[in-house]
Amino acid sequence: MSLIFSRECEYAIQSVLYLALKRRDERTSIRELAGRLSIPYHFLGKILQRLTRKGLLVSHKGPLGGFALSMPPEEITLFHIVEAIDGTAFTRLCVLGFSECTPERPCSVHEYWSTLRDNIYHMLIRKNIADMGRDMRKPEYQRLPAVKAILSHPSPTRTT
Amino acid sequence: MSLIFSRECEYAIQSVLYLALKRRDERTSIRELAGRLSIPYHFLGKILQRLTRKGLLVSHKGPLGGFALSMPPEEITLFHIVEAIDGTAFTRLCVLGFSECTPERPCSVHEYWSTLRDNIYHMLIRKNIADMGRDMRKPEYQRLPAVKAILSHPSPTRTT
DNA sequence: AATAAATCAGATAAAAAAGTCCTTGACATT
DNA sequence: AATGTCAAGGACTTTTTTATCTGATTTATT
Repeated sequence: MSLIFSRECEYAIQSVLYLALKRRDERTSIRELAGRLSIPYHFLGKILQRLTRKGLLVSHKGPLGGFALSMPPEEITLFHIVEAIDGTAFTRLCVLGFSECTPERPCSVHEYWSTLRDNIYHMLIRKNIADMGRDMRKPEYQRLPAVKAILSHPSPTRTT
Repeated sequence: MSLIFSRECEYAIQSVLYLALKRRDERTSIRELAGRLSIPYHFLGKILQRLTRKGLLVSHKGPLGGFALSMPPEEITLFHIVEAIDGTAFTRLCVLGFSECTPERPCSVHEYWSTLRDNIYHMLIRKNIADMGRDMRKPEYQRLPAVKAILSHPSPTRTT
């Protein structure tokens, strides 16, 4: 079916968002993230690893280890995450798959979509993780299971 | 990487567009379409089959057989094609994959995207194939290989 | 030093998407 | 009636994405 982000990327965004709602110095384990956000444990491990290698997260081994944001959440945009996981091909590729379609020589169909594509792009670079986290604290969202999971972060649940 | 449409759907749109630039009563073979649009022959066969079953195309067997639009291109929208191939899940699913996210209980991130989603949806139902075909006839697009392929439709080339 | 909790790394498996092959039946043309 | 060209349809293969498993390494705690 498709739809803008890969599953991997969705998981990445959800995870970074989760980390953004914690104190910067607090470390969060894969176990906790996977449990809270219902993401497969080992799959998530790889994703966090990638985000770490890309410099978005820092990781610490050993007991009391885990992951944390490598920078203030205000500085992390959705685009950073998407870029790290899915890449930026979507800013270039023709939505209809005409391989010959380039920005210099767009096909007509491409044009219909360029505005939308720009909207998407700007939304990605405009929205930082801190803003998004703030919005998720609004009372009308707190009853949402996944958000509650992010907002309350007590003892981790087991997965695998 | 993802990005809105499946490959299958892209091929479907390209094909319908191609058919829309021909006379209604003209039949086009899989061979011609596959050759012109560089789509794998057998894969395209299946796609055209699906479009036929969904009522967007009519098919005719035997020599002189082939496919044609089942209705005037003015009546076919991008949405019809997307609906037939990829389905309409994208109008409902949360972009970030929060499974608990529904129109009644959107997550905050979902909200950022609802406008875009609407834009996409409206563009899909607004744009009919006849319009798109007309645009592709504009001189500035005619030098584009794929468009040339669609605009000139002489003797078919062989594939597989 | 031993233990346990965590990430790291690589191999494998399962599922989904994309693509291929092959046989059948329709049907114009000869 | 025979032939060749076409779509229909099902089974299969390949590739990509998603997910799992297993073992190693790091490190805080006892």
